Amino acid sequence: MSLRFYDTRHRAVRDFVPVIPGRASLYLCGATVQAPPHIGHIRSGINFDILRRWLSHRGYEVTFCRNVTDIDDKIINTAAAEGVPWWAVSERNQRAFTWAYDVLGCLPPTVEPRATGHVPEMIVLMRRLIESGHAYAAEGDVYFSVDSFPEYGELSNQRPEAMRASDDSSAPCKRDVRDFALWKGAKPGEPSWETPWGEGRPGWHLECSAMATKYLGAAFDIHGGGLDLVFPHHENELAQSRAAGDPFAQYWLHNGLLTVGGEKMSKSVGNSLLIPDLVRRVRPVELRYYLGQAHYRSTFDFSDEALAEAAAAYQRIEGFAARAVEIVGVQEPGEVPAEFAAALDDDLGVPAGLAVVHAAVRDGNSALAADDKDRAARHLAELRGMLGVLGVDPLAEPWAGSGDGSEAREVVDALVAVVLEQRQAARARKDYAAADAIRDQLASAGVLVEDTPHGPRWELKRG
RNA sequence: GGUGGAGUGGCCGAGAGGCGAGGCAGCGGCCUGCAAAGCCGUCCACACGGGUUCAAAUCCCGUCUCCACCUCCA
Repeated sequence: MSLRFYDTRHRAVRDFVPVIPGRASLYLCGATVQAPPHIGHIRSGINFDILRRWLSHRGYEVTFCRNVTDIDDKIINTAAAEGVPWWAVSERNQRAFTWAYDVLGCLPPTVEPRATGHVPEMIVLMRRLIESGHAYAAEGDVYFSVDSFPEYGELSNQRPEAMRASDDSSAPCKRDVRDFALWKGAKPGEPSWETPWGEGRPGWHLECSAMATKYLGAAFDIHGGGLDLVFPHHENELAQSRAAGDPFAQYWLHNGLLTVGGEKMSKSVGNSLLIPDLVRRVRPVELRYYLGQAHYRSTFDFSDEALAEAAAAYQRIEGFAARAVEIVGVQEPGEVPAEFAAALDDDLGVPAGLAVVHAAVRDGNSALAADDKDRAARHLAELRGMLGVLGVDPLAEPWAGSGDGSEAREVVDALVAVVLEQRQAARARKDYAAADAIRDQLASAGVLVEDTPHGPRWELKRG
């Protein structure tokens, strides 16, 4: 079976046929850097990071463009409240996003364009739209004329006349209440850029059309983002680009939202869970495993209990990898099992893929128990292949060594080895009280001892 | 009002006409001096009411509940 995705515009799963054979271009609506990221943003980042990794794994040369919206009302308001320039607010929050993506192992995008760096491209697009009769300037603003584009609503399956009228009372110069701003004329004291239609700043939607086509071409493959962006943001992007004559995105992929107690996590609702708080409770790789384990299109409800369960599940995977390395040595990532590939090909079926991961762990553990080194090594290699696609391979960057970390481990290993020799001696003379006392003392120092057919092994206690 | 989505075992979460996803927790067993880890088994669920079918968690009709978007949002 071929690679296929659920496309929001067609409301169906469609085979993936790239615009340019062998290449895949991916545009993701990234952050509006008005505040630090919460785990909903990062879930989206992880979902599309897995998509990007899978496309690469499938042999596509991936160009991944993830934008940063660095100017909007909230950024301006925050800056005013703090008495700092608008760009200080967006820089600060962009750093927080970058840190969060990094700490959770999301590969950096090929390019990460910022809205305010692309005003010339936006001017060109607006001129094309005005000249073709799809947009008009009015009192310093520039609006897209929804009426001029019959397909408006095709992405979100809405009929414009059935939609609730927005109470955009601040724009009396609009010809139609549904028209949306491509460009907002500057109000006194606001940051602004020069255009043929006056000083102002970008409307939210325009930048994505301008940047996507600049970096990926007039026609590109995949446009992604959260489900809450379908309307109006993506609808408007699609309308303005296609009205201007660009084919634009061929596939629209939207991730489900992350909820807390059944409610959408949102900056405006104020129920945001922030990355720094969570990575104090679990390791980043465990948080990534948790956020990445559900299907990307599912609504996903956060809970501390589920997070702890996911961490336990990941530790089981990690435990096999660690024990296997001790017996058969590090194996390079190998071919992924066919069932895993079939699962990922089918609209990025990560949950089904994880079932294959766990099967490899289970059979790998059996192989270790049976001292079947070849089989164990094979399972370790295929496991690493799968975990690499998911971005949670404990033996690969950035996670390698994150568990017991650093050169101090060698020192501890030598010290523990001395103590374990004494314990083995006690066991040999059947002085189990002494042996258990040693084990208890090591445990209280944070060293957990396990006896295996190959002798005792140890690891650091977590948490 | 319009447009989508969801309700699955103790918990988390897939699937989408037959063949018990997977994980976590629990229980029983094996292994172990004991433990830990691991393995095996067990726990046979699909909101409710009808219908179609040899067969429905899956399709159809109806009902209830919840969520999202239509306003800034990943």
